[in-house]
Formats: sequence, C-alpha cells, structure tokens
Amino acid sequence: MLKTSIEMDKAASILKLLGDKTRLTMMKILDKHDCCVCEFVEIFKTSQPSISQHLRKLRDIGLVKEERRGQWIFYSINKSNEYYPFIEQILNQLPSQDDKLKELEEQGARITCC
Amino acid sequence: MLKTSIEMDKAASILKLLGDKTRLTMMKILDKHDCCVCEFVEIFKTSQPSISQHLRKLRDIGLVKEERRGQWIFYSINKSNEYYPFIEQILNQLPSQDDKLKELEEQGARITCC
DNA sequence: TGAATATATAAGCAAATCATTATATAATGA
DNA sequence: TCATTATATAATGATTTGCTTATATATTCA
Repeated sequence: MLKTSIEMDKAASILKLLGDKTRLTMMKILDKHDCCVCEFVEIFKTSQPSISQHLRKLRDIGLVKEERRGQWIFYSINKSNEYYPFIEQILNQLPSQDDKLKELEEQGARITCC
Repeated sequence: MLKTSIEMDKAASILKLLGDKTRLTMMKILDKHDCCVCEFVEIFKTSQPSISQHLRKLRDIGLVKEERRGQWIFYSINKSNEYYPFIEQILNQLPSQDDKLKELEEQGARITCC
C-alpha cells in the first residue's frame, strides 16, 4: 500500500528542523548540489562548529548523508529517506539558492576548497 | 506576475511555528473545521493558557484568524494569507485528524461547548 | 614525520520556548 | 447584579536551542 501520509510526530520534528533559516537554506542548496562543510562556512559567514552542528541535526534525523572525499566531507540530501517526498514538496516551493554557490565560484572559494 | 516562491526568512518562521506537534495538529484540524479554544483544551488535554498561547502565535503571523461567537472565540484558517498555499501543501500531506473531533462529539464535548 | 587543513565534538552561556499558576476581561444567564 | 464560563495575558521557571571557544581526530602534503 502506498504511504500517503506521515505521522504527526515525525512531521513536526522534521518541520522543526526546517524551521531554522540556516538549515532550511542548506537543505534547499543540497537538494540540487552536494556541498562540503567549508562551503557552508563561506556561504553562511558563520563558524565551522556551528555549521557542523546544524548538519549533524539534519543527519541524525536522516535528512542528509555524508561521504568523505579525501580531506573533505561532502553532504548530500538523503533521497532514499522515507520522508524525502514530504521534504521535497516543501523545498520545491522555496526560491533557488543557486546564487549563493555562484558567488562562491566567483570568489574562487568553490574551486579552491572542493 | 504569479508569486511562485516565498522568502526564505518567512518560510523558516512559518516552518518553525508548524514544527510543534500541538500547533501542527491544530492547523490540520482548522484546515477542515473551525474550532473554539475549549475544544482544543479537550483535544490536547492541556491547560487553557497553553492553548491560547499557541493560537496567539499562529494568529500573530497571520495563519489563523479569530471570531467571537457569543461566549466563545472561534479560530479558523486564514485562507487569504499570502502564504496559505505554502501551508496547504504541507497540511495536505498529513493524516486527517478528524478522529479527534469525532471523539469530542462522542463524549458530547463538541455540542455542550459550542 | 610534522605542519597545515578540514571536520567533529564537548563545554559553557545567552536567548528562546513552552508549560504552569495567577489574574484580568468579556459574555451569559439566573 | 452576581456567579459562572470562556478566553487572554502576565509572570515565573525548566528545558531547549544555537552560538562561541577550546580541543580532538583525520587527511594531505612537503
């Protein structure tokens, strides 16, 4: 049987995680491009521990996954998560954040780092 | 021009409000039926001030509106809110909460009160 | 191997959140 | 008018959150 709805508990905890501008923007970016921690540090102009902590929350609940590539750890959306369709519908309604990555590229930060 | 996306700031603050099980359930119920405060007190088995405070948050950001009917104040979804389509897509993915109102009816609480 | 880079984690702290208790306001009905 | 009912608001306190600083771990490269 196709699962058409999500439990309220789980939905609330996912929405709570998405209810933070940094994490919401991260998810929107990750929905299109994998990113490493240092890119997020650049994009959000905040500390590395702060970024790591946000990513950990997203990972703990299964929304993103990590993969080491040499020195860097890349994060990506976990599209096989059972709640991904729920999240996708939300992300689809948000404005593209591609400009943030483009800015990184222009300042050479994307290439240098990853 | 049709507005197809929502600012990230606003989206995050809406998701934050929805990221609480009580408020999320309230919104799902209100999406189908108007309700008064005392009904929510029954449904959530919590204090009246707690319910009022949740409703105030939803009202402050424009997601619900209130209307006095005699002794009672009824809350309803503010469908003319510019962000309603965003919220609706989320609510549509959640399981019906009609059973909660049905329970109230069975125990006479819906009729007695409102 | 040792320095540099990328990341995670722990500890501490200020601010936000959510419930509770107490109180105020508004409407109803005897 | 007075008691009751419904609701809002204020004050308080415990918990959670998100940041910072400090430190640990893992990888790369000279």
